[in-house]
Amino acid sequence: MESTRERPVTMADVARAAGVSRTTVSFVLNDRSGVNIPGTTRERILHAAEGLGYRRNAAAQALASQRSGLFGLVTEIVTSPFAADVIKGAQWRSWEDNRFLLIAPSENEQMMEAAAIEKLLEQRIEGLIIAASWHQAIEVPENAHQVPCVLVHCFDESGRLPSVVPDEESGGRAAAQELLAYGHREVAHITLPPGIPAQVGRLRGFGAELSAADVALPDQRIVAGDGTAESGYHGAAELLDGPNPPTAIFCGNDRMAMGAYDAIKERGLRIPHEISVVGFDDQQALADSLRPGLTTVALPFEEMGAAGVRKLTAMTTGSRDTSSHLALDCPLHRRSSVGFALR
Amino acid sequence: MESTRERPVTMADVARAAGVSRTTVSFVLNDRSGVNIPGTTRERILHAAEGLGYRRNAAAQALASQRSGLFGLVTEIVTSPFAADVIKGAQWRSWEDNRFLLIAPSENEQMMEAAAIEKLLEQRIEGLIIAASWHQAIEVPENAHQVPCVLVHCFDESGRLPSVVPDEESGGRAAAQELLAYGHREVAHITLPPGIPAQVGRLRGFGAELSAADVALPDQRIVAGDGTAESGYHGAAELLDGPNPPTAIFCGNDRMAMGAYDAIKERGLRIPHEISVVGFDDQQALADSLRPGLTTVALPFEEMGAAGVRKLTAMTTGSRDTSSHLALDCPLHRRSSVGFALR
DNA sequence: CAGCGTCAGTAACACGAGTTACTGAACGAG
DNA sequence: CTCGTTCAGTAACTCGTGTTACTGACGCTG
Repeated sequence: MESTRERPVTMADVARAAGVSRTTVSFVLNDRSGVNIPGTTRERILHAAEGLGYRRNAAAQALASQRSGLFGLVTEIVTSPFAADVIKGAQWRSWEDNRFLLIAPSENEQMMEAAAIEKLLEQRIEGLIIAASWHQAIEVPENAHQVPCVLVHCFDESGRLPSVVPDEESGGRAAAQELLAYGHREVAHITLPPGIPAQVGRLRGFGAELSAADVALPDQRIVAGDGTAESGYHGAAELLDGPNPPTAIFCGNDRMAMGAYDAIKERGLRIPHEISVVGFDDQQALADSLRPGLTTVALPFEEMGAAGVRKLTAMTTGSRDTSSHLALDCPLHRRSSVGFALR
Repeated sequence: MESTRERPVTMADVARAAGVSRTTVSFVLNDRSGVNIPGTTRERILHAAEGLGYRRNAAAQALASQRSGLFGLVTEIVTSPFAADVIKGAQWRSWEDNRFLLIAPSENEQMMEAAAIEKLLEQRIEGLIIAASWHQAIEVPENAHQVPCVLVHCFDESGRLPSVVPDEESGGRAAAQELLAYGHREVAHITLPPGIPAQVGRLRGFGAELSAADVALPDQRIVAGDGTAESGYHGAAELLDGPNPPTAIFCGNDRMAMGAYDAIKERGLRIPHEISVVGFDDQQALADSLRPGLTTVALPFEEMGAAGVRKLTAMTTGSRDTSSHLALDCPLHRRSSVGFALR
């Protein structure tokens, strides 16, 4: 039914209606300090704009001012269950900062990622966030450097780019504190693949807190896992069948905790009455559905997304921020897999 | 360290490097049919562009072509657990269509929503998706009409705007089919608030499928709930304590199913051995963590998001699409709360 | 060889705003 | 009365690309 899609109202229209020049309209609408426009004229212009239903054209503004008001976020949207939370946090923060967030998927092919960034650069984003699905060192695509860039849930080896990561150590400590609070002194750990930040940090924090309480964590109590449920199963089996089974197991992630549950139940032990389990990641779908519910340490995805944007904003507004590497706390989420130690 | 942020490469630069006019560059890069440029020139230009690292300026392009390549999505990002999936679907689809999706939060204050749309309009979005957190008729803000608009998980009373909603009836049917397949003939239903589309559709589908199998659903077997776990508890209690308890209960949503679980367990009945339960919504956190896992009907959020974008694309490219109201199937997600009927 | 058509490409304007450098009027001081 | 200063506002350029209307050269035909 719409025959003539009417031309949108421009500043020129407003100027005409208010009987001033377009420049003046621009000054008034941008509230430019240093230019004095008397209240009456100002009112007249604002009124005219209101009346005509004037709406700024962001594209024109971006072109003229050389600032798009856009941030970019590259992440694995589809495959990663975590991405949604990062997006949520970043999206919200951007909106609050009066900017839009452009999201581009990088289903983890290096080329694809560069292409995604390329498209974002075409949009003249003022800042870029690269978010990974697991805490790791990443190879930052060349073109990412053409704009202020923050890494979320990852970092670059060189340490040149600012990053926001989870404080894995704090998570490890939280796990230890919980177990200690329940009187456990015979504790064990099933690891992630060696060397990755998640493993190194989690274990360091866990170990440190135990040491502080004079609880030993001998090598026999640390068994190697690889992050899969299968490896969690075998790791737990090894611990339980050994000469000196622990009263609590801290698993490097929730999936391994799930495997551990199976090994534990197979042996007729009850969680948390006879043995306690703590996981890591707080994957809703897992932690909630396990029986009993898995007490686990959460990765602060939403906060990381928001912090990434905050950092970008700081960088683009030129405020010198010293803390270029940010590590956010990993809080414990209590469910029902930790009980009092029997021994 | 970056002293002089070098001016980005423009078409003019490419033109100069290739020894042609800017117009020609534009023609080549846009691959304009109807203009003939010999291969050699074309090569020369492309090579120059590549060499200089030319990158289109989206803002300038949008301004000149009057097309932004942007779609807008208004939804409750923060509060609604469903929004993430809609975003995921819409985001992915947009990317595939070579567009960007701008997301704006509407934490459900009518004014806020209009303001959000206003910001999107400033960006000259070519289409708008409004997504609701529950299936309902909504009051579409005035300004939404200034651009092609699709409603997702909601609709407007007048029916003027195209919409994508879940086919609640199909979900109701799926629930009934599952129960019938397990031999149930004494079934009951706990309702959502009367009149809302979710209730009307789900019950209609459920009832229709039962009728087709000559199974009655008398009024005493339909008890009123309001969507809360509390009401599910009371509803189930009423059914179980009645003169003629059912062998299966179809709950209007997962939260009520959760309440029903409690009432059932209180009475010493076992799910699914003595009584079966089917929910609706497939809220991961609930359905998974209930014991036993809740068999429930899923709302296809991701698909709705994608379908919304597809419809927008169709509308903006001017292809007349007849089906202006789309209803997507609600598939059953089997877990462990349905068993064979004893009677 | 005049006339016409195609080829290859260009000049010039548009898009809607931001921004700088300027102008005409009014006012006050000397 | 003149000069300088503020006030209020404008002309004109810029941003980078899309698009239309045009041009000059060349080849072919009758």
